[in-house]
Amino acid sequence: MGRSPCCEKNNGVKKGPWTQEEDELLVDYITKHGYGNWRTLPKNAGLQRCGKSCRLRWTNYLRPDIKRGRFSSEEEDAIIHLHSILGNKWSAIAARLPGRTDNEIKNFWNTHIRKRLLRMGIDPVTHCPRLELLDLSSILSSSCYGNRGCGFEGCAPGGSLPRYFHGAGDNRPINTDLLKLATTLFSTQRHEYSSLSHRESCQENRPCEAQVQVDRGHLFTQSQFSGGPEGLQFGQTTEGFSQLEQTSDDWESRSGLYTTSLEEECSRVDFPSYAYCGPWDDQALLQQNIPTYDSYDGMAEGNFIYPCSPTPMNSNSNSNSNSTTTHINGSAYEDGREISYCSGDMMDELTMAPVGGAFDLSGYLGVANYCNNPLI
DNA sequence: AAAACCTCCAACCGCTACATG
DNA sequence: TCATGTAGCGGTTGGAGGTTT
Repeated sequence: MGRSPCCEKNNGVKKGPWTQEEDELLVDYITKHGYGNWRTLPKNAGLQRCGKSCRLRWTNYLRPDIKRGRFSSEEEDAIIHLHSILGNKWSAIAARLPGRTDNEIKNFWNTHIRKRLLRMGIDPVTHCPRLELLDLSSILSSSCYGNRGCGFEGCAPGGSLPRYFHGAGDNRPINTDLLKLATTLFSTQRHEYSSLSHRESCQENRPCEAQVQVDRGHLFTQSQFSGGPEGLQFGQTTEGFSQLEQTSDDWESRSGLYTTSLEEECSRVDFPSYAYCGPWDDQALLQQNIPTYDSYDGMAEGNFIYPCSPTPMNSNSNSNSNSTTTHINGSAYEDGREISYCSGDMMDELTMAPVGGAFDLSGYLGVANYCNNPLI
């Protein structure tokens, strides 16, 4: 960017831990004059520090509204919940936890929560059970045919695998070809994922808010998901989607539909957390008996496209308001006011895919992760 | 008792977005 | 439109203090 450093190096600028005297100088100055210009503040306050250092000291430590001390269990739960929605957006998380700084939350996450989740076998990035702890071969070798139960613990006869493992009809036999394909692709994806996590890839010009929660666990075709000939643009009020996007309350109620059956599956099968929409091959999809939007009977019941989080970034977490959310040309409006669920230009306008495609499933499958819905 | 190791967190670094001239 | 300055953000580091061997 060609900018000069915030303060001249080796020019008498002190670094390292702050002394009590320095703290007092900073607090006194800001109390009297406020903090308008951090660059000139240290000189005016009589501090041998750079403005950046002063700002950090104030915002992370000296600010009077900072809540010190241990995090309560409620705060911890909130952090986990918010992290599942926002990822490493520490400032956004901090904005919803009064009195806590982004730095403090970040530290707490890295030193406590992250480790605890790992111990529990939960991937702290995806908030899903870790794939390496799961035995996918058991899926393949299980007696998941017809309606005999899939062999998973907790999946009694009459229970079901995610529907995309089956052919047409609820009592349809499992689509073994698809299962093999998925296995192969998951294996490939797993390898890629181990070297570059989704959120890491997000931080490399791939906005993590591009995550799309689509009909958790269902396959979808391009036309279902994006702007194919019969496709949907995000937010387009089309039958099957519009009813799910009327209000934020809808999201929660719809989410509730999944809390029992899919959670069971979630604990055993770890799918990519975010939908991929790359080049599609409809012929290949048809050969795999993947139901299309038009033919799939479950679509209107619980399938949806939704960006990132059901909770608007700029609102508080109380989503029980009576406000009405509508979608026009891809933008969300609440009570006539544009809201943003995520920051950044996360969607490819044409494909409605996360920009950059975090998970390349070879262009065949779009598997959304029903595990990752933080509302469950 | 002391060395080695671990944990924690304040502070720093480097980057991006935005503002301004 | 471009160059530069500023604020803010997320990742990383260094060292103090605690724990284990």
